Amino acid sequence: MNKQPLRCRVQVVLPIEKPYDYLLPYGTDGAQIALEPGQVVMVPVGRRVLPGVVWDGDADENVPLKKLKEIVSVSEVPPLREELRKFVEWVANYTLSPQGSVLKMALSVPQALEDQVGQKLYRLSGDALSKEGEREKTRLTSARQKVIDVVTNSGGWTSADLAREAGVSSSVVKGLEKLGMIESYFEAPDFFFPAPVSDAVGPELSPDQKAAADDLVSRVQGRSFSTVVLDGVTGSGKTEVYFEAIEAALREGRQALVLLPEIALSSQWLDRFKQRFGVAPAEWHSDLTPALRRKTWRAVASGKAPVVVGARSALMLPYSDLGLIIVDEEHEGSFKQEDGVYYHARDMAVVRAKGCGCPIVLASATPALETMVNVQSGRYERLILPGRHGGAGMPDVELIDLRFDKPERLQSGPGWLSQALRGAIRQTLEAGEQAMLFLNRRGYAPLTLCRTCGHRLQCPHCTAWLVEHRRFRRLQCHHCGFSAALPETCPSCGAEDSLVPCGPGVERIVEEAKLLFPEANVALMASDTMTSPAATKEMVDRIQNREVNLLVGTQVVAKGYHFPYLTLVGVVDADLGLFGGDLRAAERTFQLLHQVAGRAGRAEHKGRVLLQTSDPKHPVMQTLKEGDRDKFLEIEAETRARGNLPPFGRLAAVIVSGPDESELDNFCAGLARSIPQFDGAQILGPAPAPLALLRGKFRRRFLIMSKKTIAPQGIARNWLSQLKAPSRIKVVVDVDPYSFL
DNA sequence: AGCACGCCGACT
DNA sequence: GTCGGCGTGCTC
Repeated sequence: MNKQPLRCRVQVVLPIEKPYDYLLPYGTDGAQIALEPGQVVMVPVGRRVLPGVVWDGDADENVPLKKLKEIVSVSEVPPLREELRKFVEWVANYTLSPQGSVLKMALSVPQALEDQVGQKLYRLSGDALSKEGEREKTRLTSARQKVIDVVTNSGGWTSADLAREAGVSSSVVKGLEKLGMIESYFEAPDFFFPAPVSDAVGPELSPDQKAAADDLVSRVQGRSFSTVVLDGVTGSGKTEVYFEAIEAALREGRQALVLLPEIALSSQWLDRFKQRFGVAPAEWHSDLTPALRRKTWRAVASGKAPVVVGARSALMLPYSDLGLIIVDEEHEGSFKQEDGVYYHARDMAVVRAKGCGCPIVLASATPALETMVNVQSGRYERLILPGRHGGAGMPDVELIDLRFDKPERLQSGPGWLSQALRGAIRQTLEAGEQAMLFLNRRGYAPLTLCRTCGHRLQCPHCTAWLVEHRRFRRLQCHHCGFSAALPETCPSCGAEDSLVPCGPGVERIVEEAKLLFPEANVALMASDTMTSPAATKEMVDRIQNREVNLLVGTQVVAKGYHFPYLTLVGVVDADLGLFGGDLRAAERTFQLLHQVAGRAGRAEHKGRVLLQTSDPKHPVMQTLKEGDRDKFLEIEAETRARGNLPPFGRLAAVIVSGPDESELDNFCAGLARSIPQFDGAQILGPAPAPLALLRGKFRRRFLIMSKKTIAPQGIARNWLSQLKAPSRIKVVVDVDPYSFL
């Protein structure tokens, strides 16, 4: 009698809730090959072959045998550890996402799984050091030295890449290979990020920094989970402190992960890392080349990437032995992913640290309210770094009441800079220092309207105004990327010369600044002027070399860059972020303005910050002026507690979208009728989502609000499972929604 | 997410 | 009469 063929569960990388069952592959001897949970396999799905992971638990014997297909191949990459499998399950459960979608983020590199048949790669040869003595004999020309330098920093170069990076011809590479200084290989698994130089001396730490660093080091050595908030103003030296913790993790032989907001992953941060550790860390972000992605993924999985720095998706990588997680700028909203799987990388990082049995550090000058509430409840601990490193005090913050100091009209149109702000800029420029004008709004004008008929230029796919970008002579939608030429006549009434820009964007502030200060060197810094790392670096260099003395920028100027000669910051519209009814509007405005303010000042000169506001009594403005962050958090906490809003209550947004508005409303009405009654929870809606029309799809939103003790996920699951959505209608749940857009 | 199956308009 | 549009539904 034949034995039943053996099956196992495989989670494939499709938006599928649970693993599918497959037959174990047959070896050459005709027997089935046993597999361990975590092994990466290729399996047939439909008529395709996709990556998947052998999952925990037994296959479902009820699935008919004839439905089962055989596993095609088993990848050479190290199996996904139980820690990561459990993490994937946890995230899927928490975010109400299909497990396969979450797994896909962890296997984000299809090429990484292929067996290596790649190109010939070069690295420093293993016995290069022993050949060092021969250096006198062999002529180590400068061209050769350049190649050695490049290859010492990181291995895994193709001949062409290596020659290009070193700026030499490929014959130099060939020559060095012949000499045995570098060697070639084919195996991607051997790719490694060099170990940081652990005896590199960091900067002298202040006693406060030293105490904080010692605390973190002992946590890393303790190899157990704890969450620490590293709380210190800009310039208090948080980075140096957590660098010590990274070094401790390396000494333990474990890996360290640093999560940064995408925008802060600047070359400045990497330069500091290189200075401290002598080598570059492994980087992980959205625009890595596929080849580097593959190499990095494999290096992380096999423990050959000691330090990984990356944006939120770096959290999903298959670390072989994670000993420390740092989340820098932990309050940043960009840690929340809002497409595909809706997750907050900071919160999930805490979960992953728990699973890894390692400490996690949340660093910020303006910790999120959630984070501070967790400190108060004792779930998180806190280390405070007082004062500014290097002696400069926090800048003076003054409020300019726009109701009394109204910006004068310019010849070209309305002005946006008050007398007080103009005077301060003049003073600063005359003193030979730098000033910055901050406005968190790209483009020239956020709204264009027709003087004749009142028509407003709107995006055809979204409920949003088109933003004029004068540099490109175009209109853009900042939500879907729609772009059109600036029309000559009103598209509605046909009137000529009738379209007028309304309100300011940074381009318009540049125009005003040039008009008011013709002698100044004005520069614009916005996300759309910094399209490449090279362009960004050039701009940062120009500012640091003082080729620019009046900088105009959006929020990109607030993050990660240090401009030592900047002594004045003017905020053009401090109230901007407060509109829109967003749950976190006040908190985000406070954080952003606090961070912008922190750009002003240096060791010798106290900085000055001027906030233009129409509501100087607002708690955000008052606490910014007083420099009292904790008072702001107190007021904000009270407001939230009163409304039973996060972090004192819980939220989940249910976003229903579809191309047909009446069908959508119909379905939403059905959902509304079946809203269940709960103690301690309520469901509001349907309301038009803030962008009622986005990318050509209509949107409605329900909001589940629950007491802290009740999980909104369960409520959403029960409620939504009662009613099946028509196929053209999509329902997504955003647990812990961050922005309400 | 793909990819095929399915049921209604313009083509050699 | 078919070729093909993309709406719908499944994938162990």
